[in-house]
Amino acid sequence: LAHTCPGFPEHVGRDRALELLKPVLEDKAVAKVGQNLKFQSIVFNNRGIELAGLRFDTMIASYVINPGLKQHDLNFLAQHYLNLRKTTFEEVAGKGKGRKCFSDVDLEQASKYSCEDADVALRLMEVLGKQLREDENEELFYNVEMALIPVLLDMEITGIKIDKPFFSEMSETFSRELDQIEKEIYLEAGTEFNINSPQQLGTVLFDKLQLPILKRTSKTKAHSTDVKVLTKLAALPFKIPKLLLRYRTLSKLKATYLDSLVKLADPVTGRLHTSFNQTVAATGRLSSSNPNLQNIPIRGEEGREIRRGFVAEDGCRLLSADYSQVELRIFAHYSGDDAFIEAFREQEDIHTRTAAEIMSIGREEVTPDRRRIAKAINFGIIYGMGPHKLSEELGIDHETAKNYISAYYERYRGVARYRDEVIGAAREKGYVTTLFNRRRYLPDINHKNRIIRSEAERMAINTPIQGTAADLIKMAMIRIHGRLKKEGFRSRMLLQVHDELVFEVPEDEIDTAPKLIRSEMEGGFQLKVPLKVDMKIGRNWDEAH
DNA sequence: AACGTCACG
DNA sequence: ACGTACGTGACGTTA
Ligand SMILES: [Mg+2]
Repeated sequence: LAHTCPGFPEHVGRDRALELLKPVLEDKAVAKVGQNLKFQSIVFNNRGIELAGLRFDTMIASYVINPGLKQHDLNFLAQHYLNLRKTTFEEVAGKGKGRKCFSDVDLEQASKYSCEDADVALRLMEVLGKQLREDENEELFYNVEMALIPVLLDMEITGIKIDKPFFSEMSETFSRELDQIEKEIYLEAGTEFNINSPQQLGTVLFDKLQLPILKRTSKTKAHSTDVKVLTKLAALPFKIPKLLLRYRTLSKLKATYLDSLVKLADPVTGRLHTSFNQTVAATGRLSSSNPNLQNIPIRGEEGREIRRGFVAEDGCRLLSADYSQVELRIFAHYSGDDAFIEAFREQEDIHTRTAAEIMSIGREEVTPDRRRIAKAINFGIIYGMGPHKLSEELGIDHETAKNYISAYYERYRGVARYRDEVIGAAREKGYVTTLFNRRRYLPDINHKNRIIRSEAERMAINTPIQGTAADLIKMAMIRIHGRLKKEGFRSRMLLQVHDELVFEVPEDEIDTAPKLIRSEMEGGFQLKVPLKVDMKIGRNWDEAH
């Protein structure tokens, strides 16, 4: 419709066409079927049209049917489900340097390509819809994933404001320190080299300075220089490992956050607009990209400072609401274990309780160090961790680690039962499911190689837990979004970070919005244990978290 | 495009 | 078809 170049035949033109189509596109009674409807909605949104009646997204249907697939594009789906070879975009527009803008593609070809897209999507709906029904995934597909599209769309369009001068100044400060460290590293190394090159760095550390090789990299068996290796090397009488650790921290934060985010912020509004990907993570989680706003630093001191650059608009505050230990609570629910469930019902400190259980001591005898051990085990168990990793993680010997784990399974019998059941079911069916029937296939669960099979078993243990947490927060998001709109709030949902939701709240809604949010996050579904949400309000994301 | 590295839950 | 705890995305280097 936007074809305008001279030589094209006379046609209705984009603006007039959109004017004519607008009532149909915005009519929710007219069902829309297509591939990647959130993207289509953004395109229409740029022309002032609010696509309504989103009925069936083929990309998302494919993801619900098999979230482990790496591809859900229309060409793949056509081939896979319809045994049909669709014209590719490259075939009509070309690729590389010679690639044309779609509005310059021959009109006949462009029309045919566009119609094929629509036709294939509609035909896919039949096949995918049948599969969804067969797998008992219609609830999850329509009421969770499809319903989530307009929520994510609003979040992406709203964006979050950053303080650009704050980031730029911080970047300058980092630059000065980096220059300083760079010189010191060259001095210690006795040569200049590219510090950002793990290969060149390896040569300096392990050939020139003859430091011990502690680890090799997984793919190429090169000499590893990662943070664990450098931390161990820092105990030796060399200055260079510590300098490198500092250099790595600063350059990571500068390149990935300070400099990149400023470039991506809208020049007028100062807001960042991420993409929430609904068809990437094999467990049912969302992912975020361009920029990724789900991995903003928080752990280190300088990293934490970066959060202060995520701010609320004038007259607003940021509100962060995050689930407390949601995965452990889901794990307790699945295990059905009395001791585990009781701990959460009585609002006990779960790590203290675990320490007391596995060390057979009174809760008053649990020291901070014992609690730390129990915390690592609680975390490790939901990932299917073995004694090897636990001993390494805690710096204890292999035998002790083994004893802790067996004591854990002894005291929390339900946990052992869960582990055996979920692995057994996976072997039998070839997949595991979440509480809301989201499926993940694990073809390697019966593999004859122990290492590969163990990997699949850990996925079998973890996926129902991580996936159920993802299902729960998605449902909460849908309800919160619906109520904020229906009840006339001006508060907006901005971000989701797996167990956390971030909102921008006008000052006059600070007394009302949090109650709504908490109620929908905690109360959407009754598990055998209560769900708990921590909330905080601040002028920036650091203060709010 | 693959790799090593490192930011998050 | 590979190390050993799950799930992601981005950066800079190298081939
Ligand atoms: Mg939390």
